[in-house]
Amino acid sequence: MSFFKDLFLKTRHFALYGFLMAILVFTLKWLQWKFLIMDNSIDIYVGLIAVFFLLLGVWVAKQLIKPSVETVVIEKEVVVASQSAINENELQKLNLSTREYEVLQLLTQGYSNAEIAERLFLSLSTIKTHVSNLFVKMDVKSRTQAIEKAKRLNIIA
Amino acid sequence: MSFFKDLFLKTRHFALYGFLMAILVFTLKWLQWKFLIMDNSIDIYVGLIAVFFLLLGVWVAKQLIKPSVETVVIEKEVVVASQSAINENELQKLNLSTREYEVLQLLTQGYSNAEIAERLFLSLSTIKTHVSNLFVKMDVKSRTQAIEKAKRLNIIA
DNA sequence: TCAGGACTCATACTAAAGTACCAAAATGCG
DNA sequence: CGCATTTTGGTACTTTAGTATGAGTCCTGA
Repeated sequence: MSFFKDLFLKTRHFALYGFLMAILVFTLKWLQWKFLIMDNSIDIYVGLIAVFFLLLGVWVAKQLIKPSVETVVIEKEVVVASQSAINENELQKLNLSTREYEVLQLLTQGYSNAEIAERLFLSLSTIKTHVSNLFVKMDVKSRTQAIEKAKRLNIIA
Repeated sequence: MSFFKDLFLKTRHFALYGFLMAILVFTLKWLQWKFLIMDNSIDIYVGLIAVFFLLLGVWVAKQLIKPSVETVVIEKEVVVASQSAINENELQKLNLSTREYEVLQLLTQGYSNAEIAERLFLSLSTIKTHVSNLFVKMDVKSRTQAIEKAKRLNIIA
């Protein structure tokens, strides 16, 4: 019976149990004295003893039984910028060169070919070449589709 | 004492408790008979009664008492896409008409003017008109800029 | 060293996007 | 109804995007 084990483990409550024991002994003696004086029915006396200690046992058990721990997992929604990290996996699949990726980044920011050429100090022809190669590698047919796919695959910063 | 309330509520266990009660009465009578025959010390008899019913009370309590539940809340972070809801505020500022907004939605999905016309059962001319008006209202100069701005302001689903 | 990939640039062309201007039909509201 | 707005569509034009092809340079790994 692990109950008595628990009882002895609760050393911090020894004082309480000692006091309780004293009350028990006193009650027992008082009941016995009353029995000797009154000499009434033994049934009533024993019944009182039984009921009293039954209730006492219940009370003691209630005090000692460990509450069972129920773990409740509550999902808390936390808003996180889901596109904080780019999808390196999808990016590698496309096998883009350094320049092509640079062009793609500017392209997705809404820049025209002429603007991209200006920012990268390249000719418009070069940008057109890169963009065309990009479309082949990304399997799209226009810059708007490229933007949509890039944002959907989360491969741009 | 809510314990007795629980006892009576457990109607399905009435048979068990009846049987238990019978055992109790029988035990009481047996102890009483033994006392009358042996006429030994009243202390031992009462002590046995007390210990027996104390333990019985503990056992009964353990069987009946509902374990008090200690709830442990564990917060679990769940990543939620931050752009779940569109920015109604920014959308209203643009003052787009119903058709213009429809066109914008398809535009941001990478569709060409011809494809948009096909899906909305309109002519290419109409789409061009809507797109041009869109650019004026959105203060952009190309569809790529419109896409970038729409996604940045979070005004598309 | 040399083959291949990446990067650059050019020309010529087609397709699509975008602008400007106009106008008719539909819609919604006081 | 009358008026403003939206929606639709057209023509004509310019600009940009996109394709095809070729070619020179640079760098790296076999």
